[in-house]
Amino acid sequence: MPKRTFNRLDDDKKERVMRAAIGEFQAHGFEKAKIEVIAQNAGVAKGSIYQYFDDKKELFIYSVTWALEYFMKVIDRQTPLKDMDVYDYFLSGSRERFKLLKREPLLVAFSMDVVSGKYGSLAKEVNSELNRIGEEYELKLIANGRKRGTIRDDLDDKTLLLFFQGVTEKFTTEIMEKAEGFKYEPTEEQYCEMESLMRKMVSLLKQGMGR
Amino acid sequence: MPKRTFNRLDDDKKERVMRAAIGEFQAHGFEKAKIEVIAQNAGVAKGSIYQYFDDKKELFIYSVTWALEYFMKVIDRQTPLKDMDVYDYFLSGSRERFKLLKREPLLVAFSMDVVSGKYGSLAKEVNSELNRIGEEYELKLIANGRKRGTIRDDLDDKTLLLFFQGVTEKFTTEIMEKAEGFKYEPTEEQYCEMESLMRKMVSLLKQGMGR
DNA sequence: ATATAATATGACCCATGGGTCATATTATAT
DNA sequence: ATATAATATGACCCATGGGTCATATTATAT
Repeated sequence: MPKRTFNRLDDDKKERVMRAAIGEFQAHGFEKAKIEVIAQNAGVAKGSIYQYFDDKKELFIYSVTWALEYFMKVIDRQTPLKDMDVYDYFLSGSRERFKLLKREPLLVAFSMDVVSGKYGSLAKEVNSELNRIGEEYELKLIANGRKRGTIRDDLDDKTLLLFFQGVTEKFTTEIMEKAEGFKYEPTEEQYCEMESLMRKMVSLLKQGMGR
Repeated sequence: MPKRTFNRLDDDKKERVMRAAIGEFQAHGFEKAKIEVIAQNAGVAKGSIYQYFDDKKELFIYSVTWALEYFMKVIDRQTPLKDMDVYDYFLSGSRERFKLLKREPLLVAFSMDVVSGKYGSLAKEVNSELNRIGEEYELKLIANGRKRGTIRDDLDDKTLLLFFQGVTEKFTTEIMEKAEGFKYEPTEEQYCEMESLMRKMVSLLKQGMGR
């Protein structure tokens, strides 16, 4: 957690510092990220960073937390329909992520790196907590589908979850990679391509998991 | 590429150096890996490392190449049956990887990290080359299945490939994570669990991709 | 207006570890 | 046996960048 001094800063300055930090970590990774550069990009002196955080590691961990909280706020806004099925969850989740990607490419890219384990043990705690939450939710969706009879019942939930996660993660990575090429406003055509790929993936998921 | 001096070393010493390097990079990542530690573990002086390689980066890149070539040798030994289908490819590939994991946990772990992009841009070239080769082969398998009529023909190859890769990669990661717990000799039970999960994944793949 | 507390600043300190180099050791040639 | 070339060694150099601290500036209280 940051020091008291940081919390007393006005929101604008806090945000400048966090975005500078996230940008630097995202671009160069934890080790190569320079506090001096973060300070410059935030428009503060290097010494100030150490008035806000104990050390580089704390700044990094708070960067992860900050990005996460940002998403929490955004995602909370669109209440997920209860009793959605896994496929709609995948579709709406992907569309949301895509919209966010356009608005906040840096935060999305950073979060993806965190989730993908690029920062190794540094983000472990936040990371496994996130996975736990996601898994719990997805398992619930699977259980629902099973009850409703839309999901095959010859396979256990853990296996279905793994399958579902594998497909969705690969799809997300693919979209992210394509998005790098968009820089940063995707054309209508690119948007359609994404939609199309998404539907095809759902078809594969449905046929694979369904009965 | 290493310097002439390194190539003239006897095979044993070469291997000691490479394994020490791979162990250190695997354990701590590129930045935190210490040349001094690599030298110690290889049983040579730090200065010697610089008689063999220009710098740390070159040592790293050669470590990747070395691990890769090791696998090439092993994999070449079991000639892949021509005209295999994607499912058999997945099954035999997974079993091979599992056997290797027991014999060479370090090399497998290191290679997985390389492939998963943990070293970022450092291993980019080798990495994308590897992906290209894998993709090419898998696309061929998919095309075969399509001809043979075992694969649905309402979806394009690229989509099927993405689906296949997503599932197989997730499965591989899962097995690797479990294997960490094996340390290092899996019990018969654990082996069966892996076999079972593998078959279930194939079932999902088949039902998803089949017609 | 003045005192006091909080914050900002950037010159500076210093541990770290990549890389060098003079010298010792060993291998090879004649 | 002796000269020469190749290799090994580890003390040393030094750039880098995380973190500190004395001082300046600014905010808050009375």
